[in-house]
Amino acid sequence: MKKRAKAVRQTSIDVALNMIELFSAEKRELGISEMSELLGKKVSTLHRTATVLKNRGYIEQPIKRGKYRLGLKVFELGCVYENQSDVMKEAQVRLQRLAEATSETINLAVLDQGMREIAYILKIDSSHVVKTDIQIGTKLFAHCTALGKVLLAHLDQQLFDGLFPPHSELPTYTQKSISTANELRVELARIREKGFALDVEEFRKEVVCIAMPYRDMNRKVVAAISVTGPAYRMTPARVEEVTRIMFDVLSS
Amino acid sequence: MKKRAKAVRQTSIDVALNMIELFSAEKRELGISEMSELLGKKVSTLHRTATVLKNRGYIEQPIKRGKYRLGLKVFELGCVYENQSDVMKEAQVRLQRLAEATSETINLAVLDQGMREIAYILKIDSSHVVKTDIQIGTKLFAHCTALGKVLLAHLDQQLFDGLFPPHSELPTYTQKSISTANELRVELARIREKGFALDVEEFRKEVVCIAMPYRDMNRKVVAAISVTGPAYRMTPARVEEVTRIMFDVLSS
DNA sequence: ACATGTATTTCCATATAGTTGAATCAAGGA
DNA sequence: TCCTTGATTCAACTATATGGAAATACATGT
Repeated sequence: MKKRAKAVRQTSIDVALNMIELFSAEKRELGISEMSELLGKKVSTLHRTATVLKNRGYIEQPIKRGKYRLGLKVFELGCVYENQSDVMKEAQVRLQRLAEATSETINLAVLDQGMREIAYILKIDSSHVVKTDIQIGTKLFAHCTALGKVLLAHLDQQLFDGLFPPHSELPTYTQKSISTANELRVELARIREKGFALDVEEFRKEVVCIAMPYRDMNRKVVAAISVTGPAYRMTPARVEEVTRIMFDVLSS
Repeated sequence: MKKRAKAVRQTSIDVALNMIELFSAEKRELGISEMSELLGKKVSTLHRTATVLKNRGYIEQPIKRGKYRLGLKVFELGCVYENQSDVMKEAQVRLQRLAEATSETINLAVLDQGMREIAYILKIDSSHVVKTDIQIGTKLFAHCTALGKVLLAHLDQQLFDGLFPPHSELPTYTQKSISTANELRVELARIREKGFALDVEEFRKEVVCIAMPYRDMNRKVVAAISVTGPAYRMTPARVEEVTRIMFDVLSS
């Protein structure tokens, strides 16, 4: 095994970004020494880093000498991205129409950097009382969600092979989850043929999801769009109906 | 001239953040050499910085050797902030109620880092065809908006004095804009007394806005909430009515 | 009030990581 | 084809980030 040719060394920028990313949904507040443990850097180093980030509003320190939180700047930048994203702006209309036509939860997702996970970027809540709810910004493994499978199905084949070597195993969530790269390959072929992906309790029990590719003006698949609902409502007949609706809305 | 005592020197982190922040609403795409001019740094330096940011998903380079754009990661982090912000989560309900009761555009804003600007963080669009529209994430000078004036009115007095020295002049936008710190002081006193702020064409002609403080569980003012509409709809009588509605919704 | 423990903050010498200019490479236009 | 523009790579130089240690602040318990 060759030692990685370009041992990705930690730049000070990396440390700063790592620090920002520590503030996941779980950890809202972090102290310097806590970060020191998590990032494996000395306290004094991180203090300086934190000061820079604080001065620029990326993290906040509500009380002096207290713990740190994420800063408003991070949100502002997120908004800039949102306003600049063609996909998000244009897809919004379709989502809205699907929401009205199905009354279920509608989601839009894209492949994340590593290409093995998807990121939810838009959602419209179901009008039903019982509904599925995923927070925007969430990341999930692609292979066990309808959205993810659609996106993988339209990924460059070579890139896909690199990510999912023929005999690799995949993490599972329910009895029905796809567990090997080979199964996945078969499933993706089926999706390309049919034009949509189904997730019947593959990720969460009781949850059914139908997804289709969302294409930009060049017909390139840039995102995936889905209708999600509880299993008891999403009977086979209903699934077929929703699929028809989706074809209608997305091809217009 | 003495060399600045504590010249806030540009750390490499600062450079990276500056780069990210270049992608404002105007500039969606930027090349390395373009950034080089804007940031006053050498091309080769910025290329290295860009590579780090690209590897981490903060910026993207759609085509090899092409220009750069903001990356998805930025959006994801924005979502994390949104999910963590108590203010945003709790205020949402109130906004919704106000939207239903007034049918006008509702906004929530906070003071930004420098405390002289406000940042819009939540909005619900008016159901009317003619409506005012501000994009989330936008930043505006505090002194000429109802939201900003409310926030300044409840700012620590000492901090305020530092930001707006007695005889300083302020940028104006319309004939009715507040143009001096002294005028502002008088206006803020009035706002504290009455409990709400009014902006009648102070920022944009034809636009009227009413704002009130939004308090957390400790009664501390953490944001401001507003109802905005076109001047022709927002007659004095209507303003009074909306104000009453706002008092009702926000004190419950 | 004082002592104790824990966490943040400051300081400084040093090695490291970032900067720079020059050379190289790729793409688009004349 | 050549030429121009802009991205990318490289290696020497030096400014900068690092981590040890000490100082400071705060909370808790005695």
